[in-house]
Amino acid sequence: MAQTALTKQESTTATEAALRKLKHDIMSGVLAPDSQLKMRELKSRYGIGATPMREALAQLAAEGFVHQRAQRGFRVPPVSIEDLLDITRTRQIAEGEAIRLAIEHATGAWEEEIVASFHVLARAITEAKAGTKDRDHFEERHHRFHRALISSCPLKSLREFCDDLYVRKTRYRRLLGSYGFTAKQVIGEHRLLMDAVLDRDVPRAQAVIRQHIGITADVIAEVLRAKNPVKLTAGNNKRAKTSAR
Amino acid sequence: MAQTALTKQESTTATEAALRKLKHDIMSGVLAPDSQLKMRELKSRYGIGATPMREALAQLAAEGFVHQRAQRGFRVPPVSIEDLLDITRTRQIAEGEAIRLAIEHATGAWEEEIVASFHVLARAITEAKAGTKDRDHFEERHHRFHRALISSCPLKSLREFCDDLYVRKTRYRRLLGSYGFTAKQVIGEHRLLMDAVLDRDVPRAQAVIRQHIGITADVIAEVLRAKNPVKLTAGNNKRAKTSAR
DNA sequence: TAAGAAGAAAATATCGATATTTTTGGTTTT
DNA sequence: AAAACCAAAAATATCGATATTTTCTTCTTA
Repeated sequence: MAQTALTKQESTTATEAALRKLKHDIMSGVLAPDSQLKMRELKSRYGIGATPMREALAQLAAEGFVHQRAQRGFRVPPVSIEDLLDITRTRQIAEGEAIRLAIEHATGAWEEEIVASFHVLARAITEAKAGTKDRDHFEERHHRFHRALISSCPLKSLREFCDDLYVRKTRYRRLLGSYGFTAKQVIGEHRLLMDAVLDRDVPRAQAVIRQHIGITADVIAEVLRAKNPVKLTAGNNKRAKTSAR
Repeated sequence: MAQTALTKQESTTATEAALRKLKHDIMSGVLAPDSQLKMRELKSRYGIGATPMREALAQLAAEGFVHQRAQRGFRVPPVSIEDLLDITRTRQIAEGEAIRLAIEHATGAWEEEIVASFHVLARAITEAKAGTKDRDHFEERHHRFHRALISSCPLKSLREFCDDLYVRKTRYRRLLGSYGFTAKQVIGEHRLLMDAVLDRDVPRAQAVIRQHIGITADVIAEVLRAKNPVKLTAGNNKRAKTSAR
């Protein structure tokens, strides 16, 4: 009697489901950076056994979304300004090249997807500011737009690398909350990107994407510094325990 | 009585051991491209249970070294010219940037490691040609040299990406056997790389690394086409044992 | 009373057994 | 015969139980 009662949607394996949820919980910050991921809790949280849970963790560990230490289990990776900068600078390079290739291999479908996803994104930004929709809603559309920009880049490995960096940065972006930007500013920022790309102006598109990536990171870094002025990479094994016990 | 008799080196988890061996067997071609990885066989081959075996497979799947299909298990990824070209071109871009950054952040330790690893590599090439040492011996040193070239690049994510692409290409390189190159040619090729980098000549170093990566790929692609003119993605589970080599 | 040792508690890693799915191969029907 | 079924066999995915380690607590000793 493997899974009896709450058999979920067919066709999807328990591991996959756990993987998706866990990734989301890490990205969205529900599971705090640097916190230990205890099998007991995870098992009950996602309602599955140890084997698929471990499998999901192993996959995330391979992707770098959780850290693993032999015999000592898994934890949410800490956040640090250095890590953010590393992601940012690497992404500026990778995405710059990907955009160049995307423009060089432009197609009609590519343009359409950019325009369509921008439109949807713009509305999502407004709704997010208005509080009509939750953060996940915005994040999904933001991701789609950024994927669209480089979708005609013929190098799959490069596209996937960009996507990976994008996702890794998401955790930082969400840590930030909505900060002080207005909907208009955020929409404008993305319109600039769209326009440069659709004009097929490679140098301009590269400059804009690099700045877009950099600016966001700057703001995040600033907030991180303010929040935790001393150290963020911190290896403080000392209990950062929330409550007593 | 988890693992009784053949308890291997302490401190290493069963999953890790399996992961390492499995990766090696895939890279070296012991497990043929596109062949199914049956749990039964894997378990007995590596002498462990299903849980750690699955965990290792999950990790490799996340890294792209095995393919996974829900409910249908795992298989060795097929090889194809398109895949090789994708890896190659992406790597030309990534490694080009990494080398530039490495040169811009040159240090004494970096130079030393390049010189040292080149020396060791040169000997390994000679020994490989002479048949004194096996392929693994050469591969290890070749990998070390290529890692050394970009070791002073300050972007960890970029370095790791380059390394990932390097490893993915290894399978193709090994498929090739030693082909028609002489030891002298191979050593010369790498000396060119070392010299350009140590001269801190960014454009030249980039040109040389791109050509190095490209040439190897061209030769491999040629051999692949000759070997299997029709399709390479092919699902022939039959042993494609390399006769000589 | 701080340092260290020993034992208890908790957590991880792994196994063996089983429920579910997919694949295979022989039968029947048009 | 080709297509469509349907069992039997094989393979995958998952669970519950257990051995191993690590971590925490308490007690002893200098």
